[in-house]
Amino acid sequence: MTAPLDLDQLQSFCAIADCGSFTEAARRVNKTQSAVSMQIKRLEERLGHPLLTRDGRTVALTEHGEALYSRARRMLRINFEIMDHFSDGDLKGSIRFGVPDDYAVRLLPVILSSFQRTHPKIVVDVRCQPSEELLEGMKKGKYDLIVFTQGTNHEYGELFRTERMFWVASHGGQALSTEPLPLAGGLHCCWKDNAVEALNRIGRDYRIAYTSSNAMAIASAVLTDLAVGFLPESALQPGMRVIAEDRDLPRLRDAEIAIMRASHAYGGIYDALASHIVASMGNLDGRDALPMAAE
Amino acid sequence: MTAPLDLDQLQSFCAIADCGSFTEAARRVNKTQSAVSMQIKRLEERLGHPLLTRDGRTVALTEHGEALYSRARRMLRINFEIMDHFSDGDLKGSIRFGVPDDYAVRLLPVILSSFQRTHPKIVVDVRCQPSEELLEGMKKGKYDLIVFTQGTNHEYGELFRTERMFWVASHGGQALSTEPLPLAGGLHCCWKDNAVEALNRIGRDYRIAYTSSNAMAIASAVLTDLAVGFLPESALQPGMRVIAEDRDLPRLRDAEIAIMRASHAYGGIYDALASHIVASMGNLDGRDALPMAAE
DNA sequence: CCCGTTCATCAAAATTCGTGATGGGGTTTC
DNA sequence: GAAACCCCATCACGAATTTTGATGAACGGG
Repeated sequence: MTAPLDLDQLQSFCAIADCGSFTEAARRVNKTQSAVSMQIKRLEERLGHPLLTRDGRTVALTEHGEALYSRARRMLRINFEIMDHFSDGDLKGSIRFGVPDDYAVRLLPVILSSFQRTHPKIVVDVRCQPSEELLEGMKKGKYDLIVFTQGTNHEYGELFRTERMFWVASHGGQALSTEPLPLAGGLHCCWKDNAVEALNRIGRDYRIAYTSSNAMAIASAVLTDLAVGFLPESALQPGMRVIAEDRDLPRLRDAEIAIMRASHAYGGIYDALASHIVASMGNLDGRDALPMAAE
Repeated sequence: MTAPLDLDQLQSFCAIADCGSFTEAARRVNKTQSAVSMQIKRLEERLGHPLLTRDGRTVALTEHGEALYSRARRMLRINFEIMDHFSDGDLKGSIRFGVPDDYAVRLLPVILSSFQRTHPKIVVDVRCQPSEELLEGMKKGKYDLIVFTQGTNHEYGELFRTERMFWVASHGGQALSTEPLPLAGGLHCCWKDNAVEALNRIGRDYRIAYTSSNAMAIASAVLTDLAVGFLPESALQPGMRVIAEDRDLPRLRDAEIAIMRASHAYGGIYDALASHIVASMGNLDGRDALPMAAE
């Protein structure tokens, strides 16, 4: 029987795909750059096809690389699930954890309560801020581990979830038909760029009508018909009206949710929390992916 | 970052779970018994819990072992998918492949045609027989690789698919209300045991009305209202009426479809075919499994 | 045009892993 | 009930694999 693939190699491969760099990926998986380089070399030899194009400064996936990537992700996701299940309940320590407040409201209670149940001795110190500020805080060493929305800022972490973005308005409100379109969004919110870019693409006029770093405040701006908002699926709230795509608003890009860790935040309690987050809210396991042959 | 699990260990673990023996599993994964034993030891140390109970002659999964098993299977299934995708189209040779004829009708054309497309130089010599005879043929060296229904015979292979079994009758036929119940089944068909056992359990009287080693013949016996049949999901045909569970027939055990290989049939072209089969008709990837926390 | 960064490569070192032999414990057989 | 048997765990050793740190070539920004 031909031996199965090496998950360690696949992890390195995915890390490279995520951050577009061997060197950076090596940091993430706690190896030297040359180790990662050789792992990929062996992986490519094993599969008989190049997986990454090294083109000067940029590293990109080949077609085969793409096909492998989604499968490798699924495997790693399951690996996280297992790690989460078996991770030691005796671990203790504290983690400074940052998360954007829009997710905090909806997802955190569920995730953290089950985490607290399995890891009663780990203190999770949660702080809620917009993604941009979380990244800044991370640079200043204020966090051990953050969840953030990546993409428009040019920071990339361990991608583990994507979410559809929706335009939302209040039921029966006027905002949607107002010209220029009044928008409500976070001050430094990276989604704003997504929305503004999308509007520019179709040449629709708009103005920023309301700005706040507090997600609840944005939500109420929308609900009171002050403005039109743009939210990820899991931040939608009852009372909001999702605007169908055929209206004249452009489709928004999906939001990419990733984890970033401080350089010391690997192993032990940090892995426990990261695995738990990925296992319980990751959606990149490709369960709805097509069979390989169909691609 | 804590290193991911070793798929090689998981493969050995699954092999043990499948056949209930370290020694036999070792044969399957082409290792010595001691190698497998140590792999499991390392795996258990890694996860911090015993996964298998060694109790005299029998090896069984612990609760943690069960939880791991389904995840490991999913990972291995994905591994097969990848192997299938990347497997070398230049492989050549011929494979004597056996499969029960009921599956042959429905599933083989799809699977073999896509296999032929990706591996034009491999000749697959297909023979259709009931599972029992395939196993006999395998012992006599007549096959390189077979797909069979395991369970009632005490042979176990690499389990890769389970199927719901159904009682079927013809539309508007009388057979179902005849006493004793007339049955149609394969001569040495292992499903017969399943059905007979199920009927005995509820004390329902029956007689074997029709027997043939040809699945088409059985199907026509059912369709012409000669008898009631019992078929796996994928062998159901238009014109058959599936008998709902609330009628007075007992629920049948699921059929377990497995692969068995001759001892020489590992690596190269054999892996290519086995991977392809598992990747394209395996259903044990646990996509409908509950999240681990819920178990 | 130089400097900094990135990735590939190499040989040596370290680690990991499998092997074959051995032993204990349980089961079957006579 | 003893002997033969089968199964799994363990051990020391040797083999294979992997990582490392150093080095070189290619590229791009300032």
